[in-house]
Amino acid sequence: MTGMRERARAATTAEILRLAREQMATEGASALSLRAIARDLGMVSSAIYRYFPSRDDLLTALIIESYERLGIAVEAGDAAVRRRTDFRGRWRAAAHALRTWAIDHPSEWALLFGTPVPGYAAPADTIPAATRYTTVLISILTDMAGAGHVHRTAVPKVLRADLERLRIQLGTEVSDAALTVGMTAWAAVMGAVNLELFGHLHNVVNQPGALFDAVVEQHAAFITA
Amino acid sequence: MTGMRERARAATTAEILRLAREQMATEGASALSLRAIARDLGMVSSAIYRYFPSRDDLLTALIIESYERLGIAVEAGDAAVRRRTDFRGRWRAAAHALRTWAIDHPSEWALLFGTPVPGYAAPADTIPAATRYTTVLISILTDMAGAGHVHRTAVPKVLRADLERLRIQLGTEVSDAALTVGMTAWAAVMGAVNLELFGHLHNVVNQPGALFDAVVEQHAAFITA
DNA sequence: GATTGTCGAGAGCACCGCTCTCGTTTCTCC
DNA sequence: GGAGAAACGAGAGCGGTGCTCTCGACAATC
Repeated sequence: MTGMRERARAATTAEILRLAREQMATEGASALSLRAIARDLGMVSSAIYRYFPSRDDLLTALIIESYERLGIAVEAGDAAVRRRTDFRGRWRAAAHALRTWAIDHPSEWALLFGTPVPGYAAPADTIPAATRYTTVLISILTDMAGAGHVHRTAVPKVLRADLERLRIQLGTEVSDAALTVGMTAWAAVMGAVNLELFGHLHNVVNQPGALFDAVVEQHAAFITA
Repeated sequence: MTGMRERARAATTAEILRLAREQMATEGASALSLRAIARDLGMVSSAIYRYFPSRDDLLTALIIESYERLGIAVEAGDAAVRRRTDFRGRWRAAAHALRTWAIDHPSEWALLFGTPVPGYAAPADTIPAATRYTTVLISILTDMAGAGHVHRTAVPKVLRADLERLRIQLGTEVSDAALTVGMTAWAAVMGAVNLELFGHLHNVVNQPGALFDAVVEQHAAFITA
């Protein structure tokens, strides 16, 4: 039986996370203040430490949550494509879901993909959540392989060990060439979103969506080649 | 005649910047502390404000310096290629110079391309410095156009106004297709470096250089196609 | 029902960016 | 060369931060 203490604890923990996310959205991730959260919560600052042993632990919890949400968004984008053999369409949908999520949650994007907090090493618990959104891309490549598609990109020799390890980790049957193509496409899309979100297209490209489309289409051609 | 006051001021300003850069390298950009710099300088913290009116102004100065250094590094990479019509080689050299600089100056890279400091809007003075490293890529594309190369990539319609404005800003004769190809290549390279520098390849790709090579080669093909 | 563990409050530590005042020193102009 | 102006560093202080420790109140457990 869950005692009232247990329930109260879960509720307070959730409330802290909610307020943290709210504060992050308005003030930015690095301005996240435990004291401000405590104030909003009507508690004294030291009480927060009953729930999160440090600011970094709170950040970690937020990071995991954000990775999960991003993963869900990208999965939904892919899943919305009805013809599952329309690999180009699935890639497009997943990539656009990524960008849309980033634009809708810029502070969370910054938390995940911006400057790592110095002295903060992402703990192991974030890894499963962090891989979630990338798994969508892998699954597209896997399905392509299943449909008989053969990727022919050149694979750097020194990358083979990495790719072999990845394949085992993922438990999937994707060729080295497919993984290489997938990772370069990943890098390109991440780069385009980062440039846009972090303001580097400001006064350079006023239609960042169009540039993003160009990047996505270019790599769509690569992936389905 | 430069008075001793003027010289002392220049020396102190330079020393502050030097210490700031040093501190940034060890503690990370966001941990940069005016008080710590003052301590290292043997001054009281308020004295720093005689030289930089605020922490943000110090950051701005550091950003400009870093952009300049990055620009110089990328320019040097391109310039080292003797055959100026070897466009593929020049692209490779510039891209690798970019990555090498990033790896050698991770905190400065984070300062330039990581999460923008919340509430900090990059002032206009950073713009010329910020464009410097990108100009190298533009010049390669310009030289290709000069050599009679015609790019044939599809250009998103809505991007045309942006590209036209860019062309005027740059004062160069590069086709829309060339600019599109260039910007997508730029995004991809920036993405690859960011993933590596910000730890997202950790435990995924142990040979990030090889992945970077794959990205560069892929876009080399695009640029010279 | 006594004991144990959890919780919030409160005071306090060391740090931060930044402001203001106050002597001292240098520059500038007559 | 001397008087006034400007720049400078020191120092105190304000409000903020993360975090620690102690203490009294309450719930859970045996």
